[in-house]
Amino acid sequence: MRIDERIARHHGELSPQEQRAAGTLLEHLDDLATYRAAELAQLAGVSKATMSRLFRHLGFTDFDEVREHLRALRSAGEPRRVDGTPSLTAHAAHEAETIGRTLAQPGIDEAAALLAGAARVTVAGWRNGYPVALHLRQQLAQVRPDVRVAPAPGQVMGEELADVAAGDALVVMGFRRRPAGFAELLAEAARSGAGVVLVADPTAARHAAHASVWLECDVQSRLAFDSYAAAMSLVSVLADGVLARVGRTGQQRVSAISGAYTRLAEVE
Amino acid sequence: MRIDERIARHHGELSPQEQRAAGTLLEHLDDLATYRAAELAQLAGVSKATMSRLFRHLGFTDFDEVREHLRALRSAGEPRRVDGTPSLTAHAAHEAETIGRTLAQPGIDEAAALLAGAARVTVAGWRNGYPVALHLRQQLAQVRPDVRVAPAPGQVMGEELADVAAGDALVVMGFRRRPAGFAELLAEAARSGAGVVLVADPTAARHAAHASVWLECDVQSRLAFDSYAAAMSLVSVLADGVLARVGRTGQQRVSAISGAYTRLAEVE
DNA sequence: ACGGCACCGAAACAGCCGTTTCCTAGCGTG
DNA sequence: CACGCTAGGAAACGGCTGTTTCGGTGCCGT
Repeated sequence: MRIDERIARHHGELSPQEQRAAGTLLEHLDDLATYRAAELAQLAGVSKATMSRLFRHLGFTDFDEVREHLRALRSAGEPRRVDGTPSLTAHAAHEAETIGRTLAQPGIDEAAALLAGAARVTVAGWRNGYPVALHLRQQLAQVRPDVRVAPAPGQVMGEELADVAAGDALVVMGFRRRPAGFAELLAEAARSGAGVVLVADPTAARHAAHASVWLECDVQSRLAFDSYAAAMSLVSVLADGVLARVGRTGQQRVSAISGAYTRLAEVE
Repeated sequence: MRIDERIARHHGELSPQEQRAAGTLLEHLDDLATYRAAELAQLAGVSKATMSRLFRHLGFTDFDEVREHLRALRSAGEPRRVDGTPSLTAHAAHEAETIGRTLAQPGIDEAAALLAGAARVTVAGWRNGYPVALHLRQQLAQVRPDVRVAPAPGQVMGEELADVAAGDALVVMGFRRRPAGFAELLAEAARSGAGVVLVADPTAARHAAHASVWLECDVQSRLAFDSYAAAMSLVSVLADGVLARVGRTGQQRVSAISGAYTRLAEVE
C-alpha cells in the first residue's frame, strides 16, 4: 500500500500533531524522498519524536523503510500488470516531458547553423543510435547535398572518418552503450577541425567537452526499454532548422526530389 | 549551471575515480536527490572521501548544497526562455499529444501478443519507415530469437517475404510515401497466413483491412518535416509488451546479451 | 634510484540523524 | 483536589553521515 493510502486509512487513529505532520507529508508527496526526517518534522512544525511515531503508526518500522518505499515507487511508477493502460499513460507523460526538455535546448540553433554551413555532413551512429543516424541522414539529404551516414554496414569507423576535414560537420549519436574507442573517435574528429555535434544522453557528459555542440537527449523511460522518441523529434527539428537556413535552395531540393519520386511512380 | 553540465565541463579535470563517480551520478540523474552521499559512493564503488572531493571539484561546497541544488531543479520544472522558441514549444506539445494518442490504442496489446507468440518475426520498412523498422528489430532481438528486418539493403521486397508462413508475424511500417505495390504486398502477406501488424499513419487507412492489427501512428508535425517520435515511442512500448509476455526467458536473454557486451568490452 | 607528485582509501572526527526515554502539561473522572 | 491517562516535546543516546587527515601506492621527471 502506498504511503498516501496508508495516511488516508489511518487518519482517524492519528493524534492531532500526527495529523498535522501527515498533512505536510501529503503536500510533498512528489519530492518526499529528498527530505530527511528531521527536515520534515521542522517543515510540519512538530518534533522529530512525533514524526518518528507517525511513521511507526503508518506501519513502517523505520524512516529508512519509508525512504526505500518512496524510491521503489519512483522507479516502478505503477504496478505493471497485463492491463497496461495506467502505466502507459505515465509513460506517455514521461515521453512528453523528455521531448519538451530536449527541444528547449539553446544548442539546437547552433547545431542547425553548423549543419547548414558545412561543406559535407557525416552522421555517425551505433546500435540503437544507428537508426536515428540513418533517419537524420535521410532528412538532411532532402535539404542539402553531401550527407552520408557512417559506419556503413560492416565498415569500421576509423576508415570512414578518415577524410572528415575542416569545414565539414560530423553528427555523432552517443547514446548509452557507446562502442569502445568512442572518446578517441571524438577527439580525432575534433582534431580534424570539423564541427562536431554530439547528440547524447546525460551519461555522455564526459564527452561533451570534445564536441562543438552537445545536444542532450535523454533515452530513459518508465519501461524496460529505452525510448528514442525524443531523439527522433530532435531530428525533425534539426532538419527543419537546417531547411530554414539554407532557404530557397533547400526548398527547391525538396520539391525536386518529391517530383522525381512521383515521376518514377516509386511511391504512392 | 545544472549538475550534469558541471560534470561535462569539469570532466577533464577529474581524476579517474572521480570520473567513475560522476558517471554514476549521471545514471541516477532523475532520482539523485533521494540518495545519501554514502549510498552514492557505494553505488559507484568509490570511497566516501572521493565522492566528497568530487562535489567540491564540481563547485559545490557541501553535499547539502548538492541536495539543495537538486531540489531546486525539481521545483523549477518548466520555466524556459520565451524568445525564439514559441513555435518549438507548440511543436513539442503537438508531439506529446500524438504520442498520447498513439499509445492509447487497444491494438498494442494484441500486437505484442502476436509478436511474442510468432515462430519468426519480420519487420519491413521503406524510406523514413526503415530506421523505425531497424530499431524495432534491434529491440525485439533482445527478447526473442528469429527477428529480421526487410528489405535488406539492395534487396527487393518480394523475395524477402517469400518464405513468410503461417505462424510467423510480419510488422509493416506503412508511413506515407509508401512504395508502389504496397497493397499487393500486404495482400500477399495476409494470404500466407502470417499475422500482420501494420504500423502506419492515417493515410494508410485503406490498407488497414488487410492487416491483423492496425496501429495508427501519426507522423505529421508542425514543421516542414514529419516526426517519427511517436513511432519510436510505440516501438519501445511494443518491445516492452513482448518482453512482458515472453517473461523470464526474455529477461534472461536481455541480461545474457548485456553480459556478453561487457565481457567483450565492446561498449562502455 | 630518488624525490616529488597526484591519487585515493582507511581511519579519525565532529556533528547530525532518527529513535527512545523521560517528564511535563492538560484533561477527564471520582 | 488527587489520580490516572494521554499527548507531545526536550533531551539522551547510539549510530551513521560527510569531511578531513593521514599514509600508502604508483607514476612520472631528474
